[in-house]
Amino acid sequence: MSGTQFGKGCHLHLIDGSAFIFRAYHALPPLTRKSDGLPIGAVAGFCNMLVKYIETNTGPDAPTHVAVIFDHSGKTFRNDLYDLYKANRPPAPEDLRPQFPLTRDATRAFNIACKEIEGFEADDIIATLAHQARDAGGRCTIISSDKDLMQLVGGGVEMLDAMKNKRIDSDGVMEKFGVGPDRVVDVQALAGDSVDNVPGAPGIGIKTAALLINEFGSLDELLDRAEEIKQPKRRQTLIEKRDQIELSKKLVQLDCDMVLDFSLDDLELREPDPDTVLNFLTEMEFRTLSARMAKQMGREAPVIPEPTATPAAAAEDDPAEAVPFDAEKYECVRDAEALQVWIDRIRGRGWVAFDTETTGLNEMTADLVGVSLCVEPGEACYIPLTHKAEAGSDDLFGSDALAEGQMDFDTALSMLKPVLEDPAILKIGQNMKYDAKIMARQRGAGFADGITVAPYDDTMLLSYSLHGGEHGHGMDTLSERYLDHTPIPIKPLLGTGKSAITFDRVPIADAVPYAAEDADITLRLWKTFKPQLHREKVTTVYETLERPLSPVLARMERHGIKVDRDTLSRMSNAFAQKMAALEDEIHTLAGESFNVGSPKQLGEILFDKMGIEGGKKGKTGAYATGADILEELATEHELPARVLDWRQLSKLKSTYTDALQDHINPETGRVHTSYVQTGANTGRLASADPNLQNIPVRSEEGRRIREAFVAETGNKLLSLDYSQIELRILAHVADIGTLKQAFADGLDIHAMTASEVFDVPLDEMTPDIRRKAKAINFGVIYGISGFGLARNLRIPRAEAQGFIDRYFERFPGIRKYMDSTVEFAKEHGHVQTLFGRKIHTPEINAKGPRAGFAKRAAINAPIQGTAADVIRRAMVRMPDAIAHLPAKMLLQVHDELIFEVPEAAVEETTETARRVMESAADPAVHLDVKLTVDAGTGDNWAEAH
DNA sequence: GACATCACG
DNA sequence: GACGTACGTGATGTCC
Repeated sequence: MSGTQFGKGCHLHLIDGSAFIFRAYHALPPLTRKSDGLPIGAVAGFCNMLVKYIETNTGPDAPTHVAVIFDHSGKTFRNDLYDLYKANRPPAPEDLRPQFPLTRDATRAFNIACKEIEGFEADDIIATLAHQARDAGGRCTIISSDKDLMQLVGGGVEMLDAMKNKRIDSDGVMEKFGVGPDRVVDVQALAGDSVDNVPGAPGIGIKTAALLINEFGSLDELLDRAEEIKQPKRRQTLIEKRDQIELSKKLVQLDCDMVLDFSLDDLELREPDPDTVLNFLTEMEFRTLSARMAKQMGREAPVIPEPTATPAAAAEDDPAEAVPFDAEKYECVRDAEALQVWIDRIRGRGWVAFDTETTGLNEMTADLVGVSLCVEPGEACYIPLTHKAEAGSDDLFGSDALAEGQMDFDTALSMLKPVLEDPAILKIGQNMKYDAKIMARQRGAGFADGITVAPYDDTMLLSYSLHGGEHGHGMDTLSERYLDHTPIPIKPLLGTGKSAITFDRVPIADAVPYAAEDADITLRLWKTFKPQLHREKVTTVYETLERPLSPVLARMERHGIKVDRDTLSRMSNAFAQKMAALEDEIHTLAGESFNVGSPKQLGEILFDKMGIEGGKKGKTGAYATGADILEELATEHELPARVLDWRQLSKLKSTYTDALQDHINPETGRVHTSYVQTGANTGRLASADPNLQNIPVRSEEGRRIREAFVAETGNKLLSLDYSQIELRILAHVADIGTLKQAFADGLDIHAMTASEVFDVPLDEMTPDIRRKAKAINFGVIYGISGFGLARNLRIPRAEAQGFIDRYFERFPGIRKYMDSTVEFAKEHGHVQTLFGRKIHTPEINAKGPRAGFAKRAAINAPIQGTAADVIRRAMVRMPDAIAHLPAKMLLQVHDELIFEVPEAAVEETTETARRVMESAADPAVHLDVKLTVDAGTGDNWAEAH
């Protein structure tokens, strides 16, 4: 064929390169190149697929022309049409990114044409080439299963699903879309695509779309004659969403007329050059594959040397055992020359374990004292930066002068900044959010905007993804458990109590082994955990739910929320007055003075002195005086009623109005919480220092505390919360048709439950019946028991059990879900969320009361955890989605997100954020129940909620 | 540092 | 038939 022009009798193969890469990446464990640890799993898989492709494409149907087409990174013209196009797509995993260019190299090494064009997707290039081939009278086979390419089929163009080895022609397209290839675009425009975030027409899927297109002939015709549609909802959608549908069509329509700087003739099939192929495979250190290719091409198999048996190389195979911990080997870096040596090593390696030492635990106020680095197990350094000189005999309280033998602070950070920010160098930390926040606050000559640590892996998050529910994820726990090594304790260095010192007062000689060891441990943990992700099938959880969330949380925490000190202070004084009055009253009622805040003293007053009936409880033998007990007593006695009032005020004052003031950052005037990403076993976040996830709202008096959380002048606080998200998820996972329908119809779900369980028509519903049903609904989520429901509703246990029995009779699917969940936990030792998060249940086979706890936790975890995953996904996507707006995401409260927005942008932010939240499950999971989000705004959190 | 209590979803 | 019990968190004050 050589030298002839593409035309009749020619057969062009177009390979969707990106599909090959992702399939290869997900099919193989995260392999790394032995000599330097470069991730090459996807490249290996890609090459294997190329070889297989070459081997199978012989004979009469073989191609005469071939090209592999890639997506060019960055935005395409479709993003100009619609800024949210493909906005759902998570960024490529960190260990895949460096492999993209290598797949191009591989294609060229096999002497196959390799094409990509900036601003266009691979699909457009494929479309243009397919049309050129067809117009020239030749054949074209597109090797891909991407349905977006189906519009190209026909007139000699076919698709080939390489996985299933199935050809797709016009009939195949008809099967998939219900219309011929020429109307595929019309159907796609209506149906939309959650994967690419093409909006389409809400409520219309492929089936309905095909029906409509077949009835009206074309999309244009359909839109013009939309008035004729009988179904009112559908008609309204098509009329109202016309713009959106037409935009969708533009998004899915491939560009068949690109101007290319090459022709079909340039794609002619060429024999690979043996030297080039083998050189490439050798460089990648693919032993099996290079031997196979060598044999095929009649060459000697190339020799790929095993890495020399240094201790470091041995560590690759057995990270925990190979290199003993040796504090003597840690280096103290004291000048630029020494630091440069480390930086060169890091650049050669492509990754570094990184840890900071600071003067405190609060990332918003602590000062940086030093930095440690580690590139090989056992080989770590500490760079002291702001250690203070040791106290001499004359200055008892320590000098403020810097200790000798430390690098200049600015010089060190200016040298580290390019490394810490280099996208090609992976930073590895334990709880890296802390270190990233510290580094972001460092400013100086050459780093005026702070230092943005990215990209990073976090061993704490790796452990959480792998071992959530099994144990804690602090460094000491992980080191002992997985490295069999007890880290040097910090206590002896800092001391305890009043005499405790900050890290900058620790002598450098003592700081080096402690600090460097932390980086050493972190690197070893990473080497232990990272390869386990794939084996445990939690790569997606880590890469989409944990890793990208960490920097998002860091940013929210750094923003903080404005809290008005005067408001809190005034409330505090008012509470104090009321409490004093109540205290007098209580003492009078008791006939003696005692500490109202002491449950022990209160118990003695109530049950011993006053002789009220009610028993001891608890292992300590003390009387129980919890709110539920006092409430019962309060119906007959005055004193417990007053104590309840006092307790409420005491709680509000001490935990909120007083403590919160101490958390206002003097520099920012705002309160900066810290989210604990690994805090809850279910996947929920926890908030600490201060906890902003438990600010009062249920009582009128408490809710007023939210008035102190305010927006900056000219701004509003915006609150968006998922409506009934856990019940919706329950309806989906347990597959309860009635519940799903109720949500679809927008019914009051508790009233609906009441109506089903108690046989009361909706229009005869009373608030009390509804309240009972609501308690049952929540009980179900928690792993209901007769006892628990009875206590919650304060009804006899038998009656509560009757409710539950009736509920399960009415919704047998729920009991089935609960049983099968517990069964799953017993068999696998974990349960999981819809997004693949594993929650381990080590207690599930325990005996006694612990078994009950474990069972209920196992039932609750997939529901609470899936809801947690959903809002995490929304949070991960939010920064990009609102990047064009002046809005800031400030807080998360499990099913609620709070933003601060300039007044003018409130509406658009609401709309955008709501869309992100409501579609957060897509495309990974399609929920049978839609998620809805309620929104509110105001000058403070009380108004916004 | 354990325990009881209570704030939130 | 008895065991015990609603799920998930964090902060505070008392008491030893």
